[in-house]
Amino acid sequence: MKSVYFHVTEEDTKYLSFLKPILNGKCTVRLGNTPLTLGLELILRAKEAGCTAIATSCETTLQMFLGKGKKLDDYEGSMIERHGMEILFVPPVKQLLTIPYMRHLYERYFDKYIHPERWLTIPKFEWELFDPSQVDRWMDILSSASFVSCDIETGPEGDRVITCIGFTAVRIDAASNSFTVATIVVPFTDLFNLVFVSNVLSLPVPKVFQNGKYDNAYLLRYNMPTINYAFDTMYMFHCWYSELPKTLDFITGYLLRKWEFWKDESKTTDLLQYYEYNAKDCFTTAMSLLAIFLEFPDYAIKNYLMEFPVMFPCMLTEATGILCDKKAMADNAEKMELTIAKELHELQQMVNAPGYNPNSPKQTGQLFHILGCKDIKGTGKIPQDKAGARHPLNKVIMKKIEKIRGSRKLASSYLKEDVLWNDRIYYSLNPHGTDTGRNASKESQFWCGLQIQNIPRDRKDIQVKDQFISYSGFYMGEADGEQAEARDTAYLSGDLKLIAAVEDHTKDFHGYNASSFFGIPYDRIVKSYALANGLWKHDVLDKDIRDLSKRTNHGANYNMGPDVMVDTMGIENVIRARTLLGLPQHWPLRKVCDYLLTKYAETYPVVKGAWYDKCSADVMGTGFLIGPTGWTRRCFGDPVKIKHDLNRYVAHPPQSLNAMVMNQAYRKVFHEIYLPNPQDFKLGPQIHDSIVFQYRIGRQDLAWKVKECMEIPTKVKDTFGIERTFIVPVALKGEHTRWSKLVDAKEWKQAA
DNA sequence: TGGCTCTGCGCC
DNA sequence: AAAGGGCGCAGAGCCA
Repeated sequence: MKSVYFHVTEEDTKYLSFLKPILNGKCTVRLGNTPLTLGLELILRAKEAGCTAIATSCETTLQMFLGKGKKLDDYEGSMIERHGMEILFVPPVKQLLTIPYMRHLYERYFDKYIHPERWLTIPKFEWELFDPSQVDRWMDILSSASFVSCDIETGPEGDRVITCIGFTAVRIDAASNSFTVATIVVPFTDLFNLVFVSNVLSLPVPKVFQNGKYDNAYLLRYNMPTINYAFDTMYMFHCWYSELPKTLDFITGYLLRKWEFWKDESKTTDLLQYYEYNAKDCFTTAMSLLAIFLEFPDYAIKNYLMEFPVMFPCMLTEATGILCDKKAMADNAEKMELTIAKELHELQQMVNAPGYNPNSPKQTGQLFHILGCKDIKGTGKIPQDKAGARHPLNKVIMKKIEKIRGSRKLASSYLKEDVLWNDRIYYSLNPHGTDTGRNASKESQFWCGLQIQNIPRDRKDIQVKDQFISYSGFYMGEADGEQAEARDTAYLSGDLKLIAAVEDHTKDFHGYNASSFFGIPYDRIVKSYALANGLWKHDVLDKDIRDLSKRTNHGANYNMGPDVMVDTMGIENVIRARTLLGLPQHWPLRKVCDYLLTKYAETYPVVKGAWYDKCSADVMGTGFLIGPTGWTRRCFGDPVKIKHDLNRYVAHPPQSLNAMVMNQAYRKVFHEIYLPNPQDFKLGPQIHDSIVFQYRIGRQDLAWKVKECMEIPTKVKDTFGIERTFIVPVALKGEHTRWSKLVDAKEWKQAA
């Protein structure tokens, strides 16, 4: 059995009991935690203790070998060799307690010593700088490779240029069960070089990138599309372990036995080192892909076939962006500036502090203190609600703070002209962004634009979506799945009452809920009547109680506790609910919310009963949650012991199922509408339940087709094994040039 | 000055 | 003691 000297920190010693179940019987561990002065000391101690390998979770020790400023969390999983001894860097032992997947990582990292033979043996890292006289030799190497990994480096932010690209050619020889590797870096300094790069990318050889949507966005600017971009290590790793990090350095530490963190080398000013850094990125991407091939489980392949193709419509829509009405933006900005100036002045006078900044948590905390609310922690919306409830004067102040913060948030996040490029708002959409398979969004890779999934929805005083307009000759459209997650929850759980509620077209879902939860006749909450065309219209009579049931439904769905519900509803709303429902006036607010949640549980008993139990049992029993589409999440958390883990695992199935169906829809819209009609259709972002798009004026048919593409029949087996097929209905809007002004399709005039 | 963490808050 | 899911970004404040 391998004998490992494990050097830990003083802090780590408190958590050593967590190590035992992980390493017992697999390797002999000799522990040490006395401080060192020299790296060599560690080697000697290890040898004295009869160990043949070293592991350490100590950052100071790391720095002793690799220099000041080096960070342990960068080097986790890295292995170096000194004086003939291997040294492995592992995360702080405490994280076995605080990070759900850490046990898995510890097992993985120590396996580098326990079963070294199981790990991919990688060749020595070598690379060449592009030399025009070697073009033919390199074209031979690259074109005969089994796959080529590619990675670009980009210049300073605003330039939006590529500085160089690296290629690693891997040729697998199945007969001898071996492979050869060759890496080249091509600087983007000469047209000749660019032609070579373009030729390489045009080769039919499969390409692999690490998050290649970024690289390809830049390559497309140079008119260098990649042919056969088939693999992506970031997507593959996400499909394998959606809960784990997926940066290249992490993946490398996870997959390659002996490799040293190199990501800090990108900051070099030495050009040759810079190219070498690029070469390392390529080399590690290629080696990581090989390592993934060795272990990639069937479920991950299945996930990859669902997830990776979504990258292509995302790449298209990222390059399209949305046109911005600069005047509308400037008007909105001015409106906010005026509000801020006025409110800030009044607030500062009110609290008699001319320099007071309500956005400062520190200063606002001091204000809370002065107002006699020193027991309230935080200064956000919920703490403000609490402080405001204590005194009418507090409330006036809190309202002002809230208003200023809200206006500033809008102004600073969404109303700045400098996010524009080509008068457009660009964004990026990342299919590998979340644990559930939903897309995440952030600003464009071209250092501009916005996160597109959190644009404020229109309010009475301001409409940010006024700024988003269609291209000349086009209308905007948006198609939105209706109560998608509620439907998914209904069919996944198999709660018959919930299924009936979401499927009853003759009633408004939240109105129906309000009636069931609170025992109020439905027709006192919503008036529903049939239209001539067989559709139903629902006029809300009692908005308050309907909103209440919306909150209850939403909170209860995610396993919210009564205290948090008081916070999110707000004190006033809970008091109103107490009155509205005729509950005893002496009931504390917590009890009111408890009552609301109980009503949900009584109305839909399967959801919080058998369904939650099944989610939990699946995770405990198999470590997997498998959705109806086959999408599989490897789960490292413990839903029995840790409530947060239970919450995320019961939230996963509906959120994930919805994401999967929406991703299928996005792909369908791309293939069936955009590709045949590129002149008449523009693909916009997918925003969780909805798809935004533009269609040429007069092509209403294309807008209707989006709705069709999204209404995908989904077959679901419920908690009890009963199978049903259902469709999430899609509401269509369009026929306007402004995102804020889209018209419900039910009100469209028929196209001529 | 730049880099980092924390707090707060926008959306579904 | 208390425990709502999933994201990303701006500003404040602190440190080097």
